[in-house]
Amino acid sequence: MTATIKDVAREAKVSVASVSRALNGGGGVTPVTAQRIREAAARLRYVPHSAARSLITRRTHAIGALLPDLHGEFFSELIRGIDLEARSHGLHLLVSSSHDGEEDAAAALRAMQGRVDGVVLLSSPHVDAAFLKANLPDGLPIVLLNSDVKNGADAVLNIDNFAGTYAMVRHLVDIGHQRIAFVGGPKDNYDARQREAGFRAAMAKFLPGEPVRLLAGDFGESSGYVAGRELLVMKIRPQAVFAANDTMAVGCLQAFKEAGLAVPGDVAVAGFDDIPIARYVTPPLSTVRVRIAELGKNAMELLADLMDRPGRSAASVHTLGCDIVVRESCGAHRRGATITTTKKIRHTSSR
Amino acid sequence: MTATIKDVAREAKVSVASVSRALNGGGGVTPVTAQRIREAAARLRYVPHSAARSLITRRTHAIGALLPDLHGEFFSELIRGIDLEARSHGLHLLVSSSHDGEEDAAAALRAMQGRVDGVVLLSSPHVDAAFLKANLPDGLPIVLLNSDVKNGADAVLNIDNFAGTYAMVRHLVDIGHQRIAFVGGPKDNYDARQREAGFRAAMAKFLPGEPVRLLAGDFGESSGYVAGRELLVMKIRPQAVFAANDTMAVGCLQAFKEAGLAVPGDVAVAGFDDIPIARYVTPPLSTVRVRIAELGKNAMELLADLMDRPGRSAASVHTLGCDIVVRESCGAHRRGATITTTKKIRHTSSR
DNA sequence: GGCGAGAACGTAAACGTTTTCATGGAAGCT
DNA sequence: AGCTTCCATGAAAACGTTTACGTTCTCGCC
Repeated sequence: MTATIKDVAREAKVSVASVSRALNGGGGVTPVTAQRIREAAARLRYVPHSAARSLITRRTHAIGALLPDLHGEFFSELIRGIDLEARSHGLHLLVSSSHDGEEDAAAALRAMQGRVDGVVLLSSPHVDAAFLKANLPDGLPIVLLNSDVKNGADAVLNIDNFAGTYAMVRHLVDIGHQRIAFVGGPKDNYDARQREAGFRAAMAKFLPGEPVRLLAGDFGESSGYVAGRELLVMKIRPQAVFAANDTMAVGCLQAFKEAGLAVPGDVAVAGFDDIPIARYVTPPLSTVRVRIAELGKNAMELLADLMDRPGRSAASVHTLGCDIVVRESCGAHRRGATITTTKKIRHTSSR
Repeated sequence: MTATIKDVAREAKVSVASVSRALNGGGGVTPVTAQRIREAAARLRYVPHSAARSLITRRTHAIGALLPDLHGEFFSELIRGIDLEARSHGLHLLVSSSHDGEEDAAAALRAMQGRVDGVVLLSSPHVDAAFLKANLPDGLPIVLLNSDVKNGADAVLNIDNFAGTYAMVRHLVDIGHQRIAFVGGPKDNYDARQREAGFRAAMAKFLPGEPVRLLAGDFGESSGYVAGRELLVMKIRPQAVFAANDTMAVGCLQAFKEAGLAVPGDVAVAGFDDIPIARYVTPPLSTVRVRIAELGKNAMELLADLMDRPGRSAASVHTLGCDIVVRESCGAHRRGATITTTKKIRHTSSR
């Protein structure tokens, strides 16, 4: 049906080897014959059979992206970043998303076996060293996103949750807040734990005397709402609430609105993520922005590096900084200011 | 390095042919030997080399999704729908997104040549019959999303923009609005054109005497804002504004808010898409919901059908209905009501 | 003019499957 | 018992590349 390298060879009156050489640019073929071969190939609309090629070269020129059950902006921006960068490397992108169970993710990872030259994996709680060991064909380069460092992976890339939270607390303190409460995320979530750690560290640093006010949350809007209501009944109400993500912050806003509390007049609110909605709620939400597409791009760059390097390269850990986005909900003087906590990707360690 | 079918054959003391038969379940092998082979395979962690397999079977067990430069919810939900359905068919998903130019999309389509068994293509303005003819390896099944019908593609699946707009206009009329303005989208956008057509048809039907008030827009928020300001200076102000998408409706809201106009008291507003933000603006936006994940799922189902059928199957056109979501911005009596314009996927024509 | 070096090109093996065809043996039937 | 039939199994071809290796050809140099 479709033309093969043999057809091109016949058409150009050379051997298949010369066709391969001419088209892959390896040299060892006269410019004039190379030209003849290229013309023949074009005439026949020849496209190399990628399966045949990967059978012998043992390269698929594809990478896999394995993602948990994500929604919305985060998912799309991450894919966009990865895809763009992958394309610039001439790589295809195999996506497998919406995994929740451990077994589900394991199956997806195994299914990619042999179809990809590398993997970008956004970790869920159950992805740990043991999981990877069991399901990862060894030798397959992998970049872990937002994961605990002690995994045995080749490279790990994290959002700098700690620095982001830290910087936001500093800002809240700067503009005069002292009694600051924090609404945490799921216990098994890596981001959530890091954000809480950042909060604790910042409080200890800037407001050593203050008690650490922690409320439970699960990253869902209703858990933010519940947390908001809890704050309402406290005898001494905090002056500011910092939610571990925007969704919960929106829930808080809702609770305060219902109770007739003015934001930021009566209580300030801040979130984390800068989801699109953050700009549109009333008042607009101050938050910590994560440059997600850049995260994806960086992950892909790391993976490309790993794939180029022949042997097992050294494991490395990288961090991508966040931006503080000051809108109205935190009661700042300046409006629309953006403060970058870390300018570029930071190379934390490499051994 | 990794085990091949030969290793398994040696381990199980049979020929490679028997291994292939046993593992692919084709029959022609005794239960007891099959068991022995399966055990040997498991022991060696054998995974078939997919390139070698596709070389001979001429099937890749992958499908491609080709998407223009999309953002946010639409992108992620669509991929989710396609991915979930693809997985249930045992197919992998190759994603290529963020194309804007025609040449860009053409290159991506050609790059998928031989790597996929079928394609889901969300069309951009430049994707037409000629484009497909030129860049699509013939015989490759393809499902077109949101595309003009006269393409020579195997199957086309559209959002029922027409019915959605029509139903929303009917609702606006039902609750008492008469002077209704419409903010259109880009001229070269298929969805935008269909929505405008639906608006015209509904107006002609329900309010035959009324003039058709059309404002230009480009689906961007600022174009909605501009349209809103235009409305403000009209001598006879419309009672309702129906924007061709939510983003523009949000822009309108902003313009009205600045001008001190009450929504829906002074003017009602409605949008299209039900983007996540729609619930959070003040007042919450009435809109037409598109079930995007379902769109992706249906597209994948159609594609799977096409791939199963051996010969060129008949071209067909399908439509997926929308839901009217009544919130506060349109001034309805009921709150939070949802009206489905078309229950299930509708099979419009098949030849 | 003979010789050697190096480049251009061809031959064939190899990659890991699936599948067709041949072969052998067991079982069923008369 | 002899024949046929059927089924499990094995051998080998085929899929379309890349690449190691050999061969030939050209050219420069003595």
